[in-house]
Amino acid sequence: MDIQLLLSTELFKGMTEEELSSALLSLHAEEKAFEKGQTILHAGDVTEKLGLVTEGSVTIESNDAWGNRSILSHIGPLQLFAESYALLHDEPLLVDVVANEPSCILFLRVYDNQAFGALSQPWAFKLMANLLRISSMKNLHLSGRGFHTAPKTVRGRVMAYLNTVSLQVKSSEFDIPFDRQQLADYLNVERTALSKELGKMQADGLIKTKKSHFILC
Amino acid sequence: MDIQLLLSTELFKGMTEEELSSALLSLHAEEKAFEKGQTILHAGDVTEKLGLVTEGSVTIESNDAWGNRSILSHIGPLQLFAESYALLHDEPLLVDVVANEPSCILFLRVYDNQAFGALSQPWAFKLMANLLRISSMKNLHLSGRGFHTAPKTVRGRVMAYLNTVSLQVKSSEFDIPFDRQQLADYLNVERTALSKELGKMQADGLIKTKKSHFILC
DNA sequence: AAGAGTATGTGGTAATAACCACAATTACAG
DNA sequence: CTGTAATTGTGGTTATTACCACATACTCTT
Repeated sequence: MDIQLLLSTELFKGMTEEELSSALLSLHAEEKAFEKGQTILHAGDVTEKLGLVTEGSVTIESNDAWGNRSILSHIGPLQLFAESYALLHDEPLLVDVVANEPSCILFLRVYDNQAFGALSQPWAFKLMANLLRISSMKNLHLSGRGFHTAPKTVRGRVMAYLNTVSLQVKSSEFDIPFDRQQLADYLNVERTALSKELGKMQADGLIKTKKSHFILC
Repeated sequence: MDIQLLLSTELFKGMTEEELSSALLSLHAEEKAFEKGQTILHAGDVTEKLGLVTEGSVTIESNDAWGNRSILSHIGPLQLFAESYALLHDEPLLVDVVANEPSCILFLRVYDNQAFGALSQPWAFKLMANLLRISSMKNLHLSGRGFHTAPKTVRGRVMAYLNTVSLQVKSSEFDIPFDRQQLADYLNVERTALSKELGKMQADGLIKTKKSHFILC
């Protein structure tokens, strides 16, 4: 367990080494190794621990009652998973968490976050503030995506997305952080359908685009 | 400003009256009234304050660069809005918040949540724990919905949703909290298309349903 | 500069859902 | 019980997208 590495994570950001050590103790930190394909958390489980990927990566999957599997997200090094479940401590997981490659996971028991307050440890505040920030960021991303995928047409989704980016950068000209395939995946549409629609939108004079560069008209 | 009412909210839950008073002071609480249709927060704004609806209700809307308006959600009495934006304090709003009727909003400055720690007030911990719980719950709802609306076909969406409910209640027989129209809205599909697909799914022997009661086969 | 590999765009077809009009069923007030 | 309103289901048409095959453009290496 590399202390310096942990101090660089969003979760432990701003702590001193001493605070981190104290936190790890109180959080019952334990690191476990998993082989590729091994299930780390099962749907239906209730977990009091969140996971921090220290090595490797994991996928969040759903396996439904009819045998269909689908991958929901990919969690890389130094990122968290299951933190919402752990913090609410009575919600059963709706997804499986599976090691994508040989991986190490640091489990942290955040179950009784009220109790941290009683401790009045300085790290407790920092931890909660960090968790709150992480959670808020995820919230913003999730609601943004929900909004961008709400329109039923490809054009509607593209416009919703471009409008958001334009607001964020406060300009009608900008680059997006996606290539065509990634944008299509994000908007939940086919790549070729997206290409066609972008073409039409240019023909209609709504936008100009080349690669990842866009201008709204 | 009704203290008892505030103590019953998710945000101030578990506090004593004294703690609440102290918190309101430190949070620079101020209540403002808005007329119907008045914009409370504008897209592009950066806000250091979250809003708590004490009277009336507000809508979260998006108005894009091409003049299209769409309503994203409806916030009722004792519920929060803009808390993620306020906590992150550098993300410009991507939506407008508009009074849906004559309403009163309690604004709370949660900008410097780190500073609360320095105060070491007991209310500060409770507040952060409450915010963290609220944020985590929103997260779970948002990611659930994202997952349920990800499949491209109506059937896929219905199955994803029913599978989740089944996992939650740990049974293949259950009632859902939606009527047909609401379920259609939640899954982002047409009501009549949903009705048709549910009929087909019954014919295919996948489910049995009557009204809001479902059995998975 | 050539060639391989990746990314992006285009054309055509089949599948699917949106949309509209309306029928059937259920819930409920009088 | 009856009429009315609300909810749910069905049929048919049109618009849109997914999907496949392939063409073109771009990138990077040698």
